[in-house]
Amino acid sequence: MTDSEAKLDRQMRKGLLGLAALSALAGSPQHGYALAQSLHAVFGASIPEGTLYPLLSGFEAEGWVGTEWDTSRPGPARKVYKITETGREALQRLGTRFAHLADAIQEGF
Amino acid sequence: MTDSEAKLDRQMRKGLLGLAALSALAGSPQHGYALAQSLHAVFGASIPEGTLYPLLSGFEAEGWVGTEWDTSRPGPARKVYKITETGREALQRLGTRFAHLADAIQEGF
DNA sequence: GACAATACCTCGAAATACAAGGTATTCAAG
DNA sequence: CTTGAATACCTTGTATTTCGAGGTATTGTC
Repeated sequence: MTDSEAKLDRQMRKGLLGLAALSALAGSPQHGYALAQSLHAVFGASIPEGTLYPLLSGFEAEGWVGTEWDTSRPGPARKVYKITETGREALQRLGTRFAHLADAIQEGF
Repeated sequence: MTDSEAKLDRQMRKGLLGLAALSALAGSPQHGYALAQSLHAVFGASIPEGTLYPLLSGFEAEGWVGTEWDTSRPGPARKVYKITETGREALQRLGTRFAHLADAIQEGF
């Protein structure tokens, strides 16, 4: 894989990160660290914390997710992100647009 | 649509732009201006020239597309981009990875 | 001659990403 | 009890990337 290809690949991941994160949270509430690992598994590349945490804060500021601290387990406290109804609606719209784009791209318009 | 949503939408487009452009050129050779219009139609948003032309230059530098000036018609000369075999191979790889990602996202992993 | 449409390209301010560094908890090994 | 590793969060400053704006040029129309 050439540099250019790696770069396009990176951009692709970057562009899909927000959607993927919201989609994952729609699947089940998770804390940031766990989400980073889910995303890593799906993307096949690690998601930098410096990118992920600000993204999640943005979701919270937007009202797409609510957060709650989970201190029920030993170890550091976990901030659990849970999608809201507003978040689900936004995801629905974005997902539709994404599906449309994905189709167009795969068909080689 | 909120600002945040518009922003995610924009990022999504940005991330897919490279792939979409290469995919479009795989469909048929085109000049930059026409490609911009195709992309506009698919994305539902205009693709800035300041983004597209450097992208195409990058493709050329990478050997993914060859170019030829078309002066056969009245009006300004057109630079026609045509995908190469190398470009097709890269597209194939990127497309596969994209399809995989798209599936994961749509299934809400 | 002035304007609009087509068509290309580049520059640099502004926006964005993320590596690095910081804090804190727990557990295991030495 | 110290060190190290794993978990878990967050912020900052630099480096990268984007793209609005501006530039050049051709043709057609009013």
